Amino acid sequence: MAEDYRRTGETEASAGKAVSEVREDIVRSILEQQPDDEILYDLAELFKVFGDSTRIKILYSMFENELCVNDIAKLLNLSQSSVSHQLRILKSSKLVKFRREGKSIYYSLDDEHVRAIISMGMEHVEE
Amino acid sequence: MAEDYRRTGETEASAGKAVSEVREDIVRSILEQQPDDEILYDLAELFKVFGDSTRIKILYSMFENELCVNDIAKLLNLSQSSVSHQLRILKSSKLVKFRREGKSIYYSLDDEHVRAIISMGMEHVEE
DNA sequence: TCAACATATGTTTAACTGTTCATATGTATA
DNA sequence: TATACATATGAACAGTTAAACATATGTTGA
Repeated sequence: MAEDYRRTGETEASAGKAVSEVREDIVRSILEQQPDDEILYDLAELFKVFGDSTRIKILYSMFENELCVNDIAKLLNLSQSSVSHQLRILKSSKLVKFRREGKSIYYSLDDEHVRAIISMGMEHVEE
Repeated sequence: MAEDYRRTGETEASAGKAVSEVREDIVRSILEQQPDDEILYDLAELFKVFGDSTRIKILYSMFENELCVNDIAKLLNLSQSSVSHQLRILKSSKLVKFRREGKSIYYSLDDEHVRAIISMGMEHVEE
């Protein structure tokens, strides 16, 4: 699009170029601005964690409360094993934190990003 | 935990109850607040779409520009077919919109939620 | 130290998903 | 209207993943 190279101040330089060349320029400049593949890979991995209904339910149940494994299992009618496996994934993605109290381990959302991401997604879904 | 039922305003009612009963109350009140399963399912489905590195790359490449299928394929070194398949998924999730111009079809992000969700995720990843 | 409870982990299996290849549809122009 | 270009779609295959089951680890209190 015209806008793009105008923004880069290359109006004159682009003026004499063929349309295909101009598009190549755009493509090249996007490529330069694009974050490293590794970061985009990590980003996808992050969303993948949110992309399972069991994990979303678990995350949502902790939206305003900390809960122990058993609570979650009862709440969502899941096996203890299943919950534990999912919590492991949530832990390693830094989406939840936990603390021990006696025999129980209480899990909660790790930071505000988690809440923010879920909220944003919710807005999109509820449209 | 005390904090939790205090927050729900049940301090007095809970005062005489056994710890296990109190937890059951908490679990029950969370269940009531939890959005319907269907909505949480849709939410997970939404994040699932973000949860693939190819799709994230495609979305990111459109962060500030509209692009046609061929541009994206060249830019990301992907087959035309692969890009087209992914765009179909992005379309049906309402993450991208498109317009036709001659033989080409230009795709762009559908709304600000998409940018917001990606940005939030990015912040989390970059920590 | 031994039950009993709470949580974690390893393994297997069934279901899902992204890519590729082949082909179809749609659009413009000579 | 025939040809080339741009995009979409269908089917098959390979890799991934969540759940279930069995079992292990960790913690408390008698």
